[in-house]
Amino acid sequence: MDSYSPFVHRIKKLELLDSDDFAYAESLIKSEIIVDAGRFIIDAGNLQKQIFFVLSGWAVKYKTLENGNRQIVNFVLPGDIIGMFSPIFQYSEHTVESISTMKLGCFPADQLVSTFRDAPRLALVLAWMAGQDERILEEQIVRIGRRRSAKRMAHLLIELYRRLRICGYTREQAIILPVNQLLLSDALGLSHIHTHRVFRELENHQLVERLPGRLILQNLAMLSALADFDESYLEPTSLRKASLAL
Amino acid sequence: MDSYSPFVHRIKKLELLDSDDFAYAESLIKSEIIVDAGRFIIDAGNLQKQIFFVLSGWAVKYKTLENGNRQIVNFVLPGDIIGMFSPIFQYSEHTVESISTMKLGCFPADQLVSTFRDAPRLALVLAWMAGQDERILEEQIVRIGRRRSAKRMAHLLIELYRRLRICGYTREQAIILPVNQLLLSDALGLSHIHTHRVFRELENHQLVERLPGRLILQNLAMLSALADFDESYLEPTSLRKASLAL
DNA sequence: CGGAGTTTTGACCTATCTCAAATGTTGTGG
DNA sequence: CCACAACATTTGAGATAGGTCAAAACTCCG
Repeated sequence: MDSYSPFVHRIKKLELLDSDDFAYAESLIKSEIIVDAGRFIIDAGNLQKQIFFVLSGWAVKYKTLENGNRQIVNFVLPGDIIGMFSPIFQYSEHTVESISTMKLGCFPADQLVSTFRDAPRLALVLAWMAGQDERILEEQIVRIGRRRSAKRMAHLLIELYRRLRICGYTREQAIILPVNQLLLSDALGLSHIHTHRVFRELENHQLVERLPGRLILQNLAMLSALADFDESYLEPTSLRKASLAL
Repeated sequence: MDSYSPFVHRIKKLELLDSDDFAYAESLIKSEIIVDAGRFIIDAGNLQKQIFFVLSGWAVKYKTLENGNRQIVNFVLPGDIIGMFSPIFQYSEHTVESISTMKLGCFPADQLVSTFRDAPRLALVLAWMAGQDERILEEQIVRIGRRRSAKRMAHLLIELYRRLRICGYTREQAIILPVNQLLLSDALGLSHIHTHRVFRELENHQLVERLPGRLILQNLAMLSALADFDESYLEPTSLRKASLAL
């Protein structure tokens, strides 16, 4: 299945899986579905029966507050897995909602455990992906807790760019994202109005540009410098193999 | 070993492990160490050879910025595991530093994988703990991104109380924590001066109290109401068993 | 007693928020 | 192909939460 390329890109740098592993992985996928923008893929408080591999498209993972505000916890991009912990928890704490058309590979949540038993190398890769997710959450905490709005925004945009990059997207100095200012503000913990002003500032410095429905990073070098971006937390070769008896 | 009680408390509600499992778990611990306050347990950028079970004492997990500021990502309490992902990653992205004397149970990072193979129920519990960690990180993002200082602080304090509670601590309406204002401010993403003002405000309303080196929650009900605290993300019985073939 | 770390204070500054309204944009049905 | 609704962006003005600076006071140890 060619559409698995984001995963292939992401994983091949680990130099861990052979073609048998890939075959096994593909056999796990029982079906693929197409989802429109604006659909709930995981809904907070619900039992989740599927795990989804994101083959294409974007989503956001967020929590909604008592007062209706929301905070986006992370973006979900091609090559990510949605609901990896769902076999373990009775219900989800957050909501995952598509922000573009998506193609998802599904497999039943109750087979994750057997995968861990039967395909240890594959399990290891899944655990590594969960660990990367956790690193990204931690960086989001730092970003929101200790960076001022302009750096905060620049930092997030670069993270998204790098993550797409790793999965084989964004050839040129560009990210193409269906992200509007509301989404950005909910991810950054800012009001949408301030988000707009900050974004405008980046635009005025020719760092970013915006076309209808998409967002381009024009000057990645300057943006990275502005954001003090240190990519180590996204390192696609960070898997530790030496100590693993496989 | 009696000192494992925080883990026993935390896990027994899952009603998953039998005494064999517990015996196996204890056999994994090769040694215990005592660590003073102010020591690095995990240092960012280093290879990590051990996984630690926190038997007593407190630590903070944080990242340091270019400008020297830091952001605490999570508190580490008895019943938590430090470095669960270390067998998987070459080096750590964050630092874990003790903030009180701690007792830690150690086991070699390279045995985690074999544990997953040989003790599936145990592995499941570990995965559940990793999932809880992730939920807590997500809540920290929401707290910092979308709550104003007073609610933010109240929310964090209650989280800490609840987490201790689950592990068998804090009988009375009280938390006892070696947390000073600097630590709090680095966890909340506030300046230490503002943290002081906010804390004082809570004190004036008789919600919290402070004795040298420790911090007491006096009126948990009002504090919870103020913080809009919803404990579901800490639910100690959230494990999903039905679909697990074990 | 001295020094390091922590807490407290006050004054002032500014980043960010809120409110409210105008302006654009996009997709839909007639 | 227009008109309208729904949604997204933009603007300005005024309010405020929270930051910064600098210094004093307190606490804890050795």
